Amino acid sequence: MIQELKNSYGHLFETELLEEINQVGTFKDVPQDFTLIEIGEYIKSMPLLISGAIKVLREDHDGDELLLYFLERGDTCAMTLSCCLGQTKSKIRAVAELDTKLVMIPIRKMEEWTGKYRSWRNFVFESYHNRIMEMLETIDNIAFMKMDERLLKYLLDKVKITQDSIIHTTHQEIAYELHTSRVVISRLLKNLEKLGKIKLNRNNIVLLSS
Amino acid sequence: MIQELKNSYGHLFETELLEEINQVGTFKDVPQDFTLIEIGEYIKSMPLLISGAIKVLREDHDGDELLLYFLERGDTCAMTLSCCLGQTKSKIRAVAELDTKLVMIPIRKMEEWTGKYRSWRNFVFESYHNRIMEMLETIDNIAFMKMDERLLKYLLDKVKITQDSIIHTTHQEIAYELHTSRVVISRLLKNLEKLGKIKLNRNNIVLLSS
DNA sequence: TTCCCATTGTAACCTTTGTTACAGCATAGT
DNA sequence: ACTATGCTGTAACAAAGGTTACAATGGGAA
Repeated sequence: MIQELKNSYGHLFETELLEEINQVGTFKDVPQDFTLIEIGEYIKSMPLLISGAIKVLREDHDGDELLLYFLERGDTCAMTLSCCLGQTKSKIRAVAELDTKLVMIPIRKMEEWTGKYRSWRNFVFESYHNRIMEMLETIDNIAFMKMDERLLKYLLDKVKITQDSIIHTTHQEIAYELHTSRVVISRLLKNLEKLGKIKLNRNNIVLLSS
Repeated sequence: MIQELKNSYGHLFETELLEEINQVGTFKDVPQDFTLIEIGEYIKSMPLLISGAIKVLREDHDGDELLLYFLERGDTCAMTLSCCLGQTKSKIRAVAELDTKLVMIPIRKMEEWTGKYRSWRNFVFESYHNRIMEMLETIDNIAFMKMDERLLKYLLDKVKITQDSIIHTTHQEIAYELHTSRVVISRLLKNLEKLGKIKLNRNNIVLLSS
């Protein structure tokens, strides 16, 4: 039994299920910025996150992106789940935000376990619940907040996910994920700096705790 | 056995489950504009739609609204499901868009059936799937589309749901649901009329098929 | 060192959306 | 018929966000 699996999922699943996961699952290490799932791909297995973080992105018809949410340890991709069951193509892109460890579970097993293990069922329901709540929050952000507020929230989220108050990214990168233009981001970041909330450097932004 | 139940769910559930639903469910008729679920309420039962339509709305801290999606025959409210399992307060408002018939299922039964009936489990998963797809579409609308496109889509959706090419509503009403102001809606509607897509009247808008 | 290129800063301008104000009109109730 | 009220149309203006253009800078590659 891989210890990390136990650490992340031991409190959720009974030993028998953990053993099964250990046996049928494929353990994977993916580096930062690795694309795990691409839009339009068929999905043949479902990921359980052990460590690291994954960002989930939506794309419009022009190829412009929008960050939906992050997944962390103990999470799974409900969108994938959903696509597996429906046998449809992925509607999202999933990219490693950090170096990430995960176990891939074949679809077949997933369905089997749904009937067999109560804890698995609960996990799946809880995952759906969490993802729906995240999507509601995303909708709140884009529908109710202005770009400067969204930007600040984005920076706070990044710091939380990476556990690092220095955000290693470019203005262009941020613009993609918030679905706006680089100039707008530069303008708003400059304002945030004037307000003393951040310090701007080349290729990184420092979030000031004040 | 209530015939309408069989019509709407007969192809999904086995006879035994239908019988159970028929016995423990409470059948309800609600008139148009009736509020079924209010934000912050605890939820004690789960609705299955038999006929009519329900609109699901999100609200921000200022009380401003945003339409998320519609539910129709054969749908259930995944948000409710989610709240039931998590024992949390409702994050959304549900309002009858038309006169609507539904069956209310007690939470207790819901959980029992999840273990007992495969068809119920599949229904629940499918409902989550559908709702996630609807929310993705909502995100696309607000993130990627301009207000005039969103407005046109809104009108098309209304016509589809109500099966009536005359939309009985006011500009103010539309403004609430799209989270903008009445003046903006009046302006954009006037443009759509100039483009020959609609005909504006007092208290109603006619969608022209052309 | 020198050059190149990605990144950032900034100005000027445009479009879209939001706000305020007010007039005209239809309809229901008196 | 008269009035109050809600609905719609429109103008004028403000604010937010998007676009284009270009300069400055820093760091890596040759």
